[in-house]
Amino acid sequence: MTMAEVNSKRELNEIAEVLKVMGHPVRLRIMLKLAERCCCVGEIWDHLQLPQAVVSQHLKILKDRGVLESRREGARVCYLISDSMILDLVTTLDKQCCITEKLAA
Amino acid sequence: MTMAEVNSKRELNEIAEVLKVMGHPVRLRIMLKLAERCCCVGEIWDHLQLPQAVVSQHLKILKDRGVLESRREGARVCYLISDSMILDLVTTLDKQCCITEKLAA
DNA sequence: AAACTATATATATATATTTTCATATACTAT
DNA sequence: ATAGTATATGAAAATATATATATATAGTTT
Repeated sequence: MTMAEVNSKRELNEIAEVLKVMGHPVRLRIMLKLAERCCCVGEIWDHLQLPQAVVSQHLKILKDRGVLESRREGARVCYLISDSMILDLVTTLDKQCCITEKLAA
Repeated sequence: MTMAEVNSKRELNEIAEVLKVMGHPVRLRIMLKLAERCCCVGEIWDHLQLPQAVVSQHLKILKDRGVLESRREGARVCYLISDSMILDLVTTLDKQCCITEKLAA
């Protein structure tokens, strides 16, 4: 196997990881919300109507896999999608499947 | 919760399921291959260079979750992506991340 | 019907994920 | 420094997933 093959296989694995980590209802909703604008944790669990610990744990998972970043702003911690490829992916997914649109309806 | 909300939440869950099931390197490669054209099982495992049982098991998972269909054609069984939304999704994903392109390089 | 090819399923084991609840840490305001 | 608010982490139990190997089924050809 050439080096190019090794690299492209690694990329494929990484993309699979991204899909997998977003393949959870709570995490998908977090990603959709953050694709719109960055939010602090409180806003997110307020929006999702879920216990704080649940949201924090999912945020940690998303952050560990590299699809989210966090920035402390005083007392709050804001989360955002920093990678433009992932942001595009979520945006396209949302458009193609009309997820946010349907949730709002 | 209104009926519309219930339905859109169900759809969101379904989309999360689709992402999750595709969030595995082997299954992602199967989907990419089948987005190009439908294939029988032998072609797939030949292409992926994996044991037959491994491929069959992943195909079953994909079929159970409704992202693939199969059709017997004589001795062979062909798999295909029947849902156009999912086909679009895979195609877009591939384009945006240049997966197939990189794998071919 | 026997031999062959193609595909599917079963089972066991290992590993990972989800969920819940309790607790800990980090800042802010007084 | 203390109280209050915001967020993160830990641990345990339940559940799901992955992987390997063996075996079974379905169709084809002779």
